[in-house]
Amino acid sequence: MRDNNEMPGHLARRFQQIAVAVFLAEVEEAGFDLTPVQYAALAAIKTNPGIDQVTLAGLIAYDRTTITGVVDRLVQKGLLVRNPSSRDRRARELQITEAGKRTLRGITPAVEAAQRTMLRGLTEKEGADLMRLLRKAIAAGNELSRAPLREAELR
Amino acid sequence: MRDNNEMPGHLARRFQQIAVAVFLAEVEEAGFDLTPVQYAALAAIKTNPGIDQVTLAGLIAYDRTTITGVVDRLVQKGLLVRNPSSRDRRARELQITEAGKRTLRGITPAVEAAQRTMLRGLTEKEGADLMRLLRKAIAAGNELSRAPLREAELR
DNA sequence: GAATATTGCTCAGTATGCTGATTATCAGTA
DNA sequence: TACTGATAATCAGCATACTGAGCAATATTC
Repeated sequence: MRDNNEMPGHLARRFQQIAVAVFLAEVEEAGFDLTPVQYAALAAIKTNPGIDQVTLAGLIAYDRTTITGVVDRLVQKGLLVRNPSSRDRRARELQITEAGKRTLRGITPAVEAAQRTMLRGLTEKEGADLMRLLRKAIAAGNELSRAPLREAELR
Repeated sequence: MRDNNEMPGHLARRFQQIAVAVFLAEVEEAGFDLTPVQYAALAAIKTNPGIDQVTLAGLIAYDRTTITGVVDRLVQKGLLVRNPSSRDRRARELQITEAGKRTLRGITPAVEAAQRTMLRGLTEKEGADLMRLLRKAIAAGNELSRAPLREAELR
């Protein structure tokens, strides 16, 4: 049997595990209570006001059934509002609130610090290489997961 | 705000997401029903018969509270047995069953295929580079997660 | 325009992964 | 030996992720 350290799947799990722990630690230290997933959703909604949940899920590669709970919790925290769409009564339009914008602004330095901490064992060039290789592997495997990344479409 | 593609945390999540999907697809196609986490636990127990749950968790970097459920499900499937330790009545000794060994043998080609599929967008050298950089980043961040990798100790 | 297919969202169920607490046991020491 | 601290396992609770199903609404096709 191959050693775990030779298994990309194992390494993927470990790196993600560390990345989440680092994110949560930096964010908590900055006085915020937001998960990586919640942060990505909030940032995407700020950039795309009025986006519906399916499009949001595609933008950040979340499963459509996961996004429901994530949005629930962001609404619960008062960082988002979720309103029925006027154009399509099936859809919900997501808008960031003022509190959401304040949270995003305040949390950004901690998020940036977390990204650096995740790569702290690597040189600048190694970090860039790692990201480049991850992007390439992800692009090739995008369609293999149930929640592939999707470009936003104009409506 | 930095683009998601420049965030190691986002890339880590995406790569892990694809890795799990690929693993499950290859394993199901081979006629087995085992998650990546269950596979790693089963393989580690085969290599270390009689291991206790905390040591197992350290070997594969699982949280101690997660391992309980994973072992539960492997026992449920008849691939493991969990017996009280004679040396330490707090601990449980884990042993792989014959069915567990058969499953491991049968599933190995699918697991190997999955590892290749995860890297299918990369050249041989790029895949090796990616694994090397992940190992280095993980080594530097090992202690940052609640479930760091731990060497097994002789008892 | 009616039948059909598709889409947006939600839900129930399952599996990680974590925080923090509890229980039983063990190990070291006063 | 009694006390203290540490340890193995489990539990309750919460947050991703996924499968598969269902409902309501929209889009397509005949």
